[in-house]
Amino acid sequence: MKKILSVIEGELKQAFAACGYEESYGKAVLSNRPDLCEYQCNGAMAAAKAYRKKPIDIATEVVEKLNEGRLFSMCQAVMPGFINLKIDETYLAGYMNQMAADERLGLPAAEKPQTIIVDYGGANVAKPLHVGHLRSAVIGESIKRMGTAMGHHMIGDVHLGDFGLQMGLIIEELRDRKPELPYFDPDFTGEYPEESPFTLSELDDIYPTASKKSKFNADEARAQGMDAEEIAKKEAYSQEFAHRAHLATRQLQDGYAPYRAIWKHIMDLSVADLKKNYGRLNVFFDLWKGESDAQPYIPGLIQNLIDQGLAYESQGALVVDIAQETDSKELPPCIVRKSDGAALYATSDLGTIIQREEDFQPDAYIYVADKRQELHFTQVFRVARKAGFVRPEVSMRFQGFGTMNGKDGKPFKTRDGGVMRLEQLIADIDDAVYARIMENRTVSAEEARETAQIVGLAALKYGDLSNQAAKDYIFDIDRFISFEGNTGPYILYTIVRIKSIQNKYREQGGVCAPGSILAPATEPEKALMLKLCRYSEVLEGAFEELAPHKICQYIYELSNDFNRFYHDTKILAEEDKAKQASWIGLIDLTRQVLCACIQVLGFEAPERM
RNA sequence: GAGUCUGUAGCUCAGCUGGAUAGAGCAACGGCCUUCUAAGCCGUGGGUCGGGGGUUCGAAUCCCUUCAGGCUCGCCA
Repeated sequence: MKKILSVIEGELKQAFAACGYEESYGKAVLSNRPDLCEYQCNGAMAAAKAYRKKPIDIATEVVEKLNEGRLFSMCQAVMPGFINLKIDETYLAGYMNQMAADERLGLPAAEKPQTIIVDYGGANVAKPLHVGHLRSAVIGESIKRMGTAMGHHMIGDVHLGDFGLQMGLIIEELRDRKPELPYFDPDFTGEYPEESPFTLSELDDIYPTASKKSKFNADEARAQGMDAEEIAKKEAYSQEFAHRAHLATRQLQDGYAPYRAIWKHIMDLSVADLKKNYGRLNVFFDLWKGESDAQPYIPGLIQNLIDQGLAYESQGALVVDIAQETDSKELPPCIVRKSDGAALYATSDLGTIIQREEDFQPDAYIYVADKRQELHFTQVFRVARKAGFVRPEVSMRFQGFGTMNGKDGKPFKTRDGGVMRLEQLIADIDDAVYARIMENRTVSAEEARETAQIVGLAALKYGDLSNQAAKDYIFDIDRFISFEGNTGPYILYTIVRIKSIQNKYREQGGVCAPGSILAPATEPEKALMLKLCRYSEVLEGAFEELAPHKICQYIYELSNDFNRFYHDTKILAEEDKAKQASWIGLIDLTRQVLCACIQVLGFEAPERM
């Protein structure tokens, strides 16, 4: 099915061509003066200079070639040279029926489906998810779902931080706690136990303890009045502990069997827990790869870079130049091996790319990470291209996101200034929504709980996604739980209203028949239809720009249009059955479009609220 | 210092590949429930689009400059 914009442009281009003008001037856009028209074309003004004619004359000529009737109920040339268009009501109804009859609601499937890897999430093993992980998960998931909706083969990879210093810290803390374990006996030759020597809740405690140990703050302790001897002792221990942790990390990366065995236990527990938590956010990854998986590729890729003459020694490290003439500033080279011989972030990301090329040969990569990592990804992308790890035609995009700030405009923190766990944030929102439901509705506490989870997730995700990804935004819990205006709950409420009418209609014995939508009789009804028409165009644009907020904007407008129509039209009381069936068909299409959009955004609607 | 992003109503944000009168929501004020969920709808007030130049028939949008803030700038991830 063709986009409504393409249909309009088709007509316009023909008309421009028929008048002897370049057809590219026949570009249609949504009207910015809804009081005058629905769509408009500004091409006549653009063409005026090239053809040395008055814009209004061109517009008038073109309008004469456009025949009113089939597609347009009105086409006018207006000073200084606008072409104003209104869509024919019967045509519009036909378009609605086509959308309703199409499983994809008129969304054209990608002509050449691509395989696209979306790298998002970025969770660290053995560290709890916190609000900083929220945006990556929520935005990345939405981008992945947009691509799926467009007909692409999207592969989401959580890309775990599973091979960093936190592993060494945990190993050393475990040694302090349980030195008797066989992993710490260098003479042990038997098989290491199948089950983990620690539980998930122990693990939850082990990492923070170890992390604290490794960075003892002498100044702070002094300020708190700790005596000098104690401080010296703690500081020495902290340094020794940190040193051990680094060593253990290095040994783990080198494949030291006992630590690999501990690592495996940590992974098993932590990944299961992460899956559960991401699941609560309605975020699902196809791949659970991590830095450790890139490890085997690293020696080869470094050798490759050296052999190609791309990597060279600089200040003891191995680096690759990535500067280009077009750069407005000289970019620093990409370090692929530290002076101590260890690999680092960029190396592991390059290894991951090589692995992905082997496994999937993707047509495109999309990385969703904090915008502060932009330079890092620029470096990685350039090295990957320069070295030929990816084909030149493969697109590599970085979608950075901004910080989630509190009401004070500073990074979001708990009341006591700590990092808030994602679980806590979700629980807070659920509680607030629950309280609101119990306030003025008479549903069972159990149902209210379930509904609160669904609505809470929508509030949280919509609140995030309705902002431009790249910008910082203010997370104001009070605003989210007020449920008014441009919020997730408002969208859900609209869907619930539609479902409610449909249920009552069915109870009355009504049937929703295909092709029943008639030409709109009122202004709100037509406005609703016109908005529905834009579904494909919006989704396509949002995916192109990796901009979920455009979908939010659209469904907010669609909901407004529906609610206006709702107040204007008494559907169930309508005597004229054909009219009533038409409206039922129209609101069903509205529901389907809204649901398709929130599906892409990554949340769902309840039955009642 | 260099680079980069941001600055739009009291607050939170759209609009930025140039188009007609700069839009929402919140907050304020005033209406609308015996009729499909009032978590809704309708209306009123509220703006030097950070400032200054320029390009253009036309600029919140493009260019230059300036102010304010954020972020980044080879061995953290």
